[in-house]
Formats: sequence, structure tokens, C-alpha cells
Amino acid sequence: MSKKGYLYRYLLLIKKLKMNPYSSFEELQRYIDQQCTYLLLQDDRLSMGFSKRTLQRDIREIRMLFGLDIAYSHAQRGYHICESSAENRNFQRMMEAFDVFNSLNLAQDLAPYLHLEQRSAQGTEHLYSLLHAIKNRRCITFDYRKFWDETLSQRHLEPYALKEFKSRWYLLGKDIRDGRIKRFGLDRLTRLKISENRFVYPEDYNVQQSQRYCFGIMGATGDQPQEVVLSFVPFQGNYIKTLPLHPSQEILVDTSDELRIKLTVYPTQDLLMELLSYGPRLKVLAPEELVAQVKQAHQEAFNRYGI
DNA sequence: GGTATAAGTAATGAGCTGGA
DNA sequence: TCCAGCTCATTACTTATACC
Repeated sequence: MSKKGYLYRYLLLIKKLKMNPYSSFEELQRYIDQQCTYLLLQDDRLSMGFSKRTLQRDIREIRMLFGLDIAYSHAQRGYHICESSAENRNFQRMMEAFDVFNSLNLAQDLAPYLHLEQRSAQGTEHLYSLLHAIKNRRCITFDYRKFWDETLSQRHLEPYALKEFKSRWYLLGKDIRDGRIKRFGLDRLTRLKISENRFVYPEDYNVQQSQRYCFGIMGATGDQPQEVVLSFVPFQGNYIKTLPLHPSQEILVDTSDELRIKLTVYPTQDLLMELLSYGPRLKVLAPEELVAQVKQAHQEAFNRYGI
């Protein structure tokens, strides 16, 4: 089966268990078959059903690739997504992306009714190959052009995970040259090759844990995560309540005058840029260093107008 | 350049055992 | 009784090579 085929099956399994928790093996098998017919998938092997043994392997791979735990309940006589996983925001986001993908697949003749955002290539053509390399523990090589540097450099990497931030995809992995875990934007990556060399996935590496206090793509700065307190005007606060800035977001005050929230994150440049984008609709209350940085940036912007 | 074939690799299923 | 997890054999797919 193609790489696309089995990844598709993983996502269909997750979707079925999300809609109908405690589905039996036979129900899962029937659903995959129906969806393949409905979506007119060309992969014959995918539409031929699959065995229990394959389902067991899929559950293991889904746990590894997506961080979702699927278990069998003897009491309910069916498979289900464990509660802690079902609340995972990444899981929700992934399923939304899957739905969009399916809809666009079906809507190829409906171009007159779709108005898509015009933007440059995001490097998503590498997603399948990279997921395949991560799943099969294969080292990769590619050419990379840094955002601030036009020269190309060849990289040798142990790929560990993929991360999305602001509609862009990033690869997380260990640079074999210096042993450090780094991030690479997929849109700046070319000549990707999956090598024959295998690597051992580090037991102590957990992508959810490593990104827990990160805002954006930049990793831990070496500092401890800080408590960032932000005060939004009510209008902006409504957006922030429906689209939280970070999984750690807690509401401290919610009145007709302000929405005050607390985040626990590393104070990165990505965070600063995000806070500045809210302009006068946001006041940073803590920590002091971040307040000073935001003040300085606004002052410099003010000075540029020569007022 | 296109096609046929071989070899290597990945995905899968069958059958078995252990455990809840 | 049924599921999880293991080994091993089979099948499908991919890639390289030879030939026309």
C-alpha cells in the first residue's frame, strides 16, 4: 500500500472512533470500506479491508505518530480514544485538516464556489515522505536555506516530529552533525532524500512534552517557562476566548472592561511578535522584562512616524 | 525513451501464546 | 472468551538494470 494509503487509514480510524466511541473491530472495518468507496479511493488494498493484526499495528503507530492512545474496553466491547488524548488540541486540529482535505478532494469540480487564500508553497509536499521517515526510523538528508541567509547547506537529520504554526509546517529532529535538536521550515527545504540508515528513536523524547511551554516554533531558550499575564480589551477578548493563544491559557478576569489571561510559556521572539500584533488592544502586565520589551517596540514604532 | 524483469523492502495476514 | 503481541510467510510495491 502507498504511504498515502495507510496514513489515510490511520485518520479514518481516528475519525470513526471520535464519532462513535466503543466501535468493534467489525464496525471499524466496515467504516473504512464505506469511506474508501465514498471517497473513490484508488488504493485497492485499502478498500479490501484489513485484519485485526493490522488494526493492532495501526493503534501502535497512531500512538507514536499522533500521540493518541486508543484502547479496547471489555465493558463496552469496543475500541475508544482515551480521554486524555481526545482533549488534545493537536488531535482536534488534525481532524479539521483531514476534513478540509477530504472536502477539497471531492470539490475539484467546484472551483467557482471556492475562494482560497493566495500564498506561496508551504513545503507540504514533503509531509508524506517525512511522516514515512519518522515512522520507519529513517535518517534523512536535504538542502536547507535559512530565512536570513541565501546560501544552501546540506543537512543530515534524525527526524522526530512535525509541527504546525501559523499555517506553516516545521520539522523537528536531531542534527547528526552536532547532536542538537533543531527545527526546519518545510517551505525552505529542498532535495529531500530518505536514507537507508536507520536511527533509534530516543525513549526520553516526547514531542508534546518538549513543546509544552513553547509558543511558536522557537524552542526552549534555556530559561524557565514564565507566567505571562495579558489584559485584552473586551472585543479582542472574545476572539481570545474562542481561539486561545496557548494550551496553558487560563482566564483570570472576564468583565465588561477587560479579559485578563495567564500563559505559561518561554519568552521567545515569536511570543513578542504575536503580542505586538495586537497593538492597542492588548496590555502586557507581567513579567517585567516582557513589559519593557513591548513598551520599547511600541516606542520605536511611534518614533518612526517622527511625531 | 519505453518496457520487462529481478531484487530488495514494506505492509499485511495467519497462527500461536499469554493474560485479563 | 477475546484481545494484545509475537514470529514468520506471503503479497504488493518500489527501484535498479537490461534490453529493444
